[in-house]
Amino acid sequence: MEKKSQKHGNSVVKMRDVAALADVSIATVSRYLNGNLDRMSTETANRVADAIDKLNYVPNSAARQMVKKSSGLVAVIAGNIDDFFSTEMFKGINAMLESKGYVGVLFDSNSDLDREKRLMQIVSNQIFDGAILQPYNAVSVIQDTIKRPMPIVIADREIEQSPWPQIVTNNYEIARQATQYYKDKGFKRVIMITSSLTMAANRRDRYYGIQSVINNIDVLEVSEKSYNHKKVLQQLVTLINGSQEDTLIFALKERWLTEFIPRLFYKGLIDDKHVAVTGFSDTGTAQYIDPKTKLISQDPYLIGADSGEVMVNLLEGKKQEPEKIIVPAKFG
Amino acid sequence: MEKKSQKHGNSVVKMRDVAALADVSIATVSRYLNGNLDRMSTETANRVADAIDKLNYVPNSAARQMVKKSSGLVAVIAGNIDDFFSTEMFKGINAMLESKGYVGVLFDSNSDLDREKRLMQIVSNQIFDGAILQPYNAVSVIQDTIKRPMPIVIADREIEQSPWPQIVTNNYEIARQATQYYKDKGFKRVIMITSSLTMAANRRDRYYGIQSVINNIDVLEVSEKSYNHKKVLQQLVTLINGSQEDTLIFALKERWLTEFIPRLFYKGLIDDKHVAVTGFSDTGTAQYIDPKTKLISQDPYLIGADSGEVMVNLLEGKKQEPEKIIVPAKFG
DNA sequence: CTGTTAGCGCATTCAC
DNA sequence: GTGAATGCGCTAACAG
Repeated sequence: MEKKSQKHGNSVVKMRDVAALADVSIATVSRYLNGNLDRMSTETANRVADAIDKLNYVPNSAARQMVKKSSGLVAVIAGNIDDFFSTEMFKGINAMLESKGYVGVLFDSNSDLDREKRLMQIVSNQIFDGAILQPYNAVSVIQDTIKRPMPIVIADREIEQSPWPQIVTNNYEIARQATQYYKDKGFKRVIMITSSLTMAANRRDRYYGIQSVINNIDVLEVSEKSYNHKKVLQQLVTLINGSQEDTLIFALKERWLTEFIPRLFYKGLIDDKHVAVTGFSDTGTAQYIDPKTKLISQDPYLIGADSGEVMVNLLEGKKQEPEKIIVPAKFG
Repeated sequence: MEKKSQKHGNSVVKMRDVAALADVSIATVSRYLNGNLDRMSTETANRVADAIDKLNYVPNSAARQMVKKSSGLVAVIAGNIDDFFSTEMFKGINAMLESKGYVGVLFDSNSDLDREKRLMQIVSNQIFDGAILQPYNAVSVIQDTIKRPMPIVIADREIEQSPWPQIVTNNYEIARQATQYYKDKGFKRVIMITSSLTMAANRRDRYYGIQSVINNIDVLEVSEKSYNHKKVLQQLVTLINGSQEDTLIFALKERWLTEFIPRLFYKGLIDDKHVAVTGFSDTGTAQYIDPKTKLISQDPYLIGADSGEVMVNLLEGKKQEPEKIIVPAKFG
């Protein structure tokens, strides 16, 4: 009485078929599959193995997960997967997770509050064992959205009053440090290039870090999604020429370095004496524009690895304070 | 007899709790959850809704999936999530999937054959309804690895004798076309910069495309994972100066454009008359090095969207030939 | 060492 | 309109 019209995606052969062919009980097959070989004669183990092979049996994970209450899958909701930071962080997360038998899967919130919320909903409705977030939304929103109690780790984007562990960069400190370096060289003014996103914690901290050293800051906001390259370039030139002070161009994001600096450099506007450039650069690509440029590099991979480790601790029930781990960035 | 030490990740409240509170049977709750409201008085529907809300009930997706044999999740195994192409393609996939009620999750094979295989295994052992692959492995490997019958779509990386639908770029044609443009302008020689990966289909097709127009090709292989920037730059300079012919530098990947070209450009080595530059560029960032440069741009988003659409067709049982869809790239 | 059995939480006939 | 009962495929005692 086989249903012929089963939806694509089911293997028809199940444990009892394997058991039958191997002439054992399904319990034995289950044991075999779960690695309890010590409670089994090598001989039967082989028979089971053969049967599995012959029938091309693949376990139904939904059934298994229903009783084990675990899928081994950890959801990662990243801010923007076009961003090297996010993807590199994901690689770090996975390296850690996989060493412990878990697997990370990546979702892309696209830096969109609503979308992030939707994804959190989906994740909390699915069979993920935990979630690592690089969140835009606030604590209260996250709490309201993820109803099912599950381990959560916050990565990169610091949030206030987080009930969950956080792994972040020392944004304030490193921005301060870089700015100080240039101040010591005589720079007295900063043009800060940033995305037009609202004052996310990261951006804010960086801003304050700069400001703690040099107060004279012009902010150039560029819309992440759509902007006129030529126009922004022009604005930048105007800003640069708008003051006699030695000026430091400070990009809060690598993208602005690679997109705007080569032209300025080529035009001779950047000479490292009256106009210098620095910024956050994670890929190292910006370095190739001019090898002499000193940049701030974060360590997204390490941030990911740490997040992964914290998640594993949570999953394995080890004590894990809702602490804040700071992964320092480097300037130089 | 509640187990207190349940692993983190279970919501304790289940359908029968909701049913009890709403004073209905679990069947009714189930119907409510599945949208069968027509078979229910508005009054009871409200009671159920209230109960769900009050108890903060969230359905157990593993249980549901076990009986429905569907999770609504589609796995996407991308070649390298550091690559704009992969991530943009994923965005396209998701746009399509989500419009049909599915959700895509991203895995990163890291351009590693074994890792890709492991991921395919994991995916086929989990509850994904289908898989979209940007594969390195050959058909036979994929078939051996993904044992469970499930819808599969191949994106971007063409494979021979594919039993599955493929969505790819016109690599050969567009490379030919771009080369022709420069040949018409008098260029007689090509320096091709490429990753040192084995002759993947994409790379091969692009190479043949160039070759069909200009036969004099120097290939500069750069290891994707680790290479000495300075040294490669030097090699490039040497190659350029190694011939009197007007030379076209052709980068098969945007990365090589953004990493090496700015320096060459700054050094005055690229003048568009004796030495010109072109290549595959998906992000458009390379454009900013020199606005006059003509580049080849693929449409990863569209490739993704098409892949997503094909996948949905497969999932919904619509007839879908194992055809090859070609999404043309643009030069200019 | 191996088999029997009782759920896991939900969707779905089939009755009423 | 609603409920009772059955089974999805598998794991984990509990026996033997």
